Amino acid sequence: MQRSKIKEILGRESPGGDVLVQGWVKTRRSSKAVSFVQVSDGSTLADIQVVADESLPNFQAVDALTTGCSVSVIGTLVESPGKGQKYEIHAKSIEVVGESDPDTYPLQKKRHTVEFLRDIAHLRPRTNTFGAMARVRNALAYAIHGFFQDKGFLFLQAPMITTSDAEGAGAMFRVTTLDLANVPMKDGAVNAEEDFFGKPTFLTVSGQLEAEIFALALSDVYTFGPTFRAENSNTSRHLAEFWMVEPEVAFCDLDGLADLSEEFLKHIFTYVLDHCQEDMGFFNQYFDKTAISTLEGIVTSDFERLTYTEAVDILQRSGESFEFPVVWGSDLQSEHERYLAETKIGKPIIVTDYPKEIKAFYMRLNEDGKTARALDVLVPRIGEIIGGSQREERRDVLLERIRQSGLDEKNYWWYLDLRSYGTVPHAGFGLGFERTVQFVTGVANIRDVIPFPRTPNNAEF
RNA sequence: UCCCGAGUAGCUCAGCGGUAGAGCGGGCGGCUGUUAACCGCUAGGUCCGAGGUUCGAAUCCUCGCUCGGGAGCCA
Repeated sequence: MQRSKIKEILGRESPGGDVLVQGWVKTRRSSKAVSFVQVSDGSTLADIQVVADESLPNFQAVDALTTGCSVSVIGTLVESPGKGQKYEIHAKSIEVVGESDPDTYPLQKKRHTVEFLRDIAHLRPRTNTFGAMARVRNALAYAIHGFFQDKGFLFLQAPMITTSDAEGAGAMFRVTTLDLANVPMKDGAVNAEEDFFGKPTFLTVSGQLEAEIFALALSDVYTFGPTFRAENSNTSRHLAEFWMVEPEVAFCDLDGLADLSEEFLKHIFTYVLDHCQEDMGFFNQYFDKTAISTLEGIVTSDFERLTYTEAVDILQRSGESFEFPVVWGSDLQSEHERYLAETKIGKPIIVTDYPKEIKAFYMRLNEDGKTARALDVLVPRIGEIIGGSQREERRDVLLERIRQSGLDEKNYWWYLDLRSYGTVPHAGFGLGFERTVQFVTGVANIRDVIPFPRTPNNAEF
């Protein structure tokens, strides 16, 4: 007999017939002659109620089932006379596949804090919260691929090991096979020539530069993969290992990129609203009462667009007393971004054209000579969810910016080559995948929207 | 890394200088087509760790560790 998923069973038009369900016991309620076993298989948030009575040869064992046991159930799908569920399974046989000692099994049939569950990350996928998170995360990933595939973008697998030692994105993890107890030295420094790649290598902080290479040949590409930052960041929005989506578009300027980012976010939010109603209802009830209404508001309204200069002006005229002063030339602080996205505008904002001094060397210089064609998409509660820019396609300007930034132009020879041979205006952005899952679900801590979070001092599991 | 706050039963917390508590969960028993079922009984603690103050410390002080909130770095 073939296994049926609970999601499929609960979605049936009518009851009837025998089914095989395999999964894990959420809870059991018993009386003398009958036992109600709630079984979950992760296909959907809902459990299915299995009704077992004394006619089962192993009723005693079934009556002793506890949270976490795994079972294989064959029975008849019938309409449930009780409240709370449409169908239930009248069991003909229940095989106890795996036991679960209730004295030591940490999950209980009650709500646990996300902090406690983080310590048992091998078991937390069995909770409603992490099941829902995994399904929403999966749907978002699918929607991201779908959006770009439908537009003819090419999915590019950027390398995770890189030799570009910096591009301003932050501290990097070193990759080495050298014996750390006996590091080869040369002239007082580590001799990287003896290392695996013959030079210092790191985990990537961005696939952008590689994506640019392919965009300048295949027009529209995107990467979607793990990204690493060795910053000692301890916040609810930072991970040392996270997933990033980076489209790169040839023959595209900043306005085109802003349009793309808005269309992109609306598409993936719409997809989740349409395909994850049950899970989103759960998050809306237990994590953020405005999760669904926020997404619905976003997909039906236009994003606000401001230049950095306009944003500074609005902040200065706001009459708010900020901890940090608002001065043209310094970056917007978290409190400023939140005021704009949460209080003043109340929806996503695309801020463009930042002072060049606070942005990376590769961002295209504006005609005013003071600002760069950069873009941040700010959303309520999370802040920056997308950061991007039009790239500097003029070789001489780019070279000057590399030198001004104190970088060694020799390391960027191929990046400069792209501007020597058939250069075109192009633009791209990076979307923090986990921040997107956070924003969509309303889950407050980024450690709870990734299966196994890596943060300073934590790489368990 | 910086600034706050918190670590007490398996979980969530109360107790804040004088014999360590509750709810939930667990075990045992009862009861009912049950719904976080319900009722009774019961077991369960290096009060985060190390020093110190005191006749006496879960409680006050110092340091450390872990977690949470905020900030910086950013996605």
